Amino acid sequence: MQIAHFGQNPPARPSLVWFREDLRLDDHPALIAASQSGPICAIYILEEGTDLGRPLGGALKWWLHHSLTSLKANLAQLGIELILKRGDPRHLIPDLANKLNAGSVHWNRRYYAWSRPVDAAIKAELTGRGVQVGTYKASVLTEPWEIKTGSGGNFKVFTPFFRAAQPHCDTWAEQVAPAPPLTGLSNPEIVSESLQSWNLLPKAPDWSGGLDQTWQPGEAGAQRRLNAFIETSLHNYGEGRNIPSKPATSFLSPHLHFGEISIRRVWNAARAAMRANPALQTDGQVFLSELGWREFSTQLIFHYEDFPEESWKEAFRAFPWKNDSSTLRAWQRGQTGYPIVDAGMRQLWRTGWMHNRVRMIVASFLVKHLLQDWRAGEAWFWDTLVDADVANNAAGWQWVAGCGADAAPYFRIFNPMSQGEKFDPDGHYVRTWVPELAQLPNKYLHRPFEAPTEILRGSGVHLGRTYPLPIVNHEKARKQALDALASLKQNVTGDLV
DNA sequence: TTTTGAGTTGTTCGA
DNA sequence: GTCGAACAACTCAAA
Repeated sequence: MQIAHFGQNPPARPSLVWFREDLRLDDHPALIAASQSGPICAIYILEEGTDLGRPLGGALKWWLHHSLTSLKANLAQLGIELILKRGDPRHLIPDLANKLNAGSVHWNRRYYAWSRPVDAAIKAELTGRGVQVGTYKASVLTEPWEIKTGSGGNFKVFTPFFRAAQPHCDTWAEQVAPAPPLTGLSNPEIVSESLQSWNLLPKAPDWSGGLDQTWQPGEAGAQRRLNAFIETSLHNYGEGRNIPSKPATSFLSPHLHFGEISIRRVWNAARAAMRANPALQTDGQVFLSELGWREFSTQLIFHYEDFPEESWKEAFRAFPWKNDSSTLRAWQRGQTGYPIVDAGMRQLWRTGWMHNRVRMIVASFLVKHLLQDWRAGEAWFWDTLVDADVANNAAGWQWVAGCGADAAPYFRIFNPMSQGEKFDPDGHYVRTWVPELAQLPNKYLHRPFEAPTEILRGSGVHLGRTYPLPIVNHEKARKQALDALASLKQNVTGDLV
């Protein structure tokens, strides 16, 4: 159709596709739009600048390296080189469009407070030069401005949000589209930097062994995870997802963060399974609502620009958090003396990921038992998680801390012993990640400090030497947190009166 | 406009 | 051992 339209005219000007958090070919709206008017040039920019978002954490860098390797290979198979550049997209994108004589530039939208003005500036610059700009919804099912309450506001409670959003998700997900046929172009003026030169992989020391064993970054790995999840885990997701020793969650979070798989594909896969097998209805709905939380979190950072940096409930902004680097470090390294907490923190350190149930437990422990600022925990997760995502990370931490939207009430303080006994009753999870306790009987596995001396000795455990004594006493810490949070409330009331 | 019901994931205490 | 209530009111969303 394009050929007929252009007739004898010179060939169409090329289009530039700017890859960002959408490192895939499938269901990629920017790529589809670009492919419709001639050859394409694909670029990824490692954005570096004080006003260009947070520097990537170590685990994200590792993932990005492998994900770009995968995307580069997939594009190369189609005869297209992925151009890598480092720097400020406000200069790089117009410059590249200029060199290419591009007729249009396309990208999929992001929703960060820092990225929106950057994108707007680039768009203005390009359109001012007569270059068309196309931006698209690709990383979410609902735009943050799309789901409104009856009175036109944005939702602050998840359940009504998701009730309103779900029909939109269904409709939008039907628009899923495969990769289009593509034509590349070569331009000797445009030279890619080498991925190696970005030094994204850890060197001294190389801590990435556990990550290599756990993950396959890239589009194929994402697809594989999705298929495996739908086939083997969806049918028991509602319960299975709470058992950290079971691989019963989707493991899609890092793939979704980098956009290696389209959220529409994920949504549709669950929907299709639910249609094919009505017995999956309940479990499937639980999974869909987890995807809904992702939409909700994106919506929050869009409407509250300082959400990643400040407690959403203002009463918490004056909270006297403890700033204790030694307990923070014990938490980070999995040396708190509470096995379920330590297991989670060590799984995170080794694999770049932690089971969601355990994320709640360790977060509650840092914020409520240790009374440390949720932002200290958020920062650690940012540096260590392969799925670190500004919106999801901040929303999760604020939810646990009690200062976020629709947050846990302040009196909900996870008991690390009973949580361990409830969700890791056989101790598989703790024994995997805290091997020095492996010989303890189940009865004491989650509370080794209560074990009789002869049991400890028989299990080869010497508290304080082979495994730490608890860094805080649960009952005392709990009371302290309740008092602190209650006083916070009183202060606020006082301010208002 | 006012009213009403609801609100991801918990713990502890006492009957 | 099991169960319901208390925890603290408050904000949100919708009728």
